[in-house]
Amino acid sequence: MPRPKSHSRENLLDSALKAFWKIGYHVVSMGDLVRETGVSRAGIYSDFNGKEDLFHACLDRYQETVVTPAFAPVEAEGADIDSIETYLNNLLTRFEKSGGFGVGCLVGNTLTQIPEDAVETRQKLRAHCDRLTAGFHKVLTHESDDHGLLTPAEIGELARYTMISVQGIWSYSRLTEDVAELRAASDMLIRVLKSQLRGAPR
Amino acid sequence: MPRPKSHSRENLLDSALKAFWKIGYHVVSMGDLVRETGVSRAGIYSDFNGKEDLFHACLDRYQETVVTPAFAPVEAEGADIDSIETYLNNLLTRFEKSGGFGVGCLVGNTLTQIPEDAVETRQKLRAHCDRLTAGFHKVLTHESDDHGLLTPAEIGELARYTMISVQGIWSYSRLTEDVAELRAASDMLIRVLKSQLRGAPR
DNA sequence: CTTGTTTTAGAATGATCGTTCTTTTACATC
DNA sequence: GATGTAAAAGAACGATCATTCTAAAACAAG
Repeated sequence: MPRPKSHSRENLLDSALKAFWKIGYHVVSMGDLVRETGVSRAGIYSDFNGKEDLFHACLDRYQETVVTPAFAPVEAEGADIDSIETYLNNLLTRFEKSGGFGVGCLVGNTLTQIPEDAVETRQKLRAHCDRLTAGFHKVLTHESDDHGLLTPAEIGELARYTMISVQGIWSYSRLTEDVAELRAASDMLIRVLKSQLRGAPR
Repeated sequence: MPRPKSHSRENLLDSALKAFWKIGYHVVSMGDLVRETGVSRAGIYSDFNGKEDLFHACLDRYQETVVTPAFAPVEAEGADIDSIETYLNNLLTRFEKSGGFGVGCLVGNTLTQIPEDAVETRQKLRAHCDRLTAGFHKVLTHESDDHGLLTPAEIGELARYTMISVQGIWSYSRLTEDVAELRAASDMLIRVLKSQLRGAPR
């Protein structure tokens, strides 16, 4: 009977995810990962086929343990613009708890460094962006039904625009220590969405 | 009398800039730079105090040779929202000429990987963001004078929001090959600015 | 405690990193 | 062409990378 591993795959992934997220895929070393995860080199290599494979697993883990809970309000049944605001507030709270500079979004951090030929990685990043866009799209469609100011094509464009703006906010969170700057941007995005959907209230 | 170098500092910087921009600071190696710039190792090290110093010089060069011309419409006297549109079209054109995936913005690419203690680098990235924000701010102030819908504080927030959205667009350009997606986002941003400034037209 | 198995810590490996050094080459001046 | 000087080419260096291997430790079962 095989002896169970002393480390759990989940804990390994969570620690590695944290390191990749904060430091970046290329800069973090296997030595860093051994130290941060507390798992031996052999332990890591017995669970994963090398660094890239571990990273891909971390991208999946990121979806499950970070995006899913944070984005849940938007993906929930009957979500509306306030749900998007809740989602953004979740991220602002995460930023505040981190103290100092933020770590941004693992996906956004990665895509600015992705080589042309990293097909599988790019695919995962795109899936994340499409997931966010789809979440926003559903909300915007639902909201638009009540007002009818936008065409379906415009809703699609606004949804992707929202995703892009959110990515921008989290990029910028690596550069500022001031949550007020991020909150202002977040509030502005919400205001923009409301005004696009419902016609300029102010 | 010292013999002049066969390579010019400008050409060296331009080639290194291209490599850093496309591949990223950490991933590009000195060997890559020697190959891409056509300048010998000794030549590079005689002009710069190592890789980081060269990179900082490239960040400055990026401002001079990329940002200044592209952003000129916005920083010009009497610039208006159409100038921002012209700026965004400049970037879309750059994307189209590149073929395939874009390279994004050197600053945006860098800030997602910057270590906590890279003070000088962070300072340059912030300066870039502040420059963009200031350019947008001037335009929005000018435009707002004609309509007066926004408070000065709101104009400041809208300016930074604009900068953040633009960064988001260029981040995303590394993930898509479809210029239409980027154009839609760019158009959406312009529409948003107009509607925030002038009250919702549609 | 002994035996068998599995994980562990960490040494070894070959590649590559940024940087330096040495040799060769190329040019200016006589 | 000969001589002196500076740049170019690339070998060399120590550090570190991802990965593999080895040997010791830790546990389960008898």
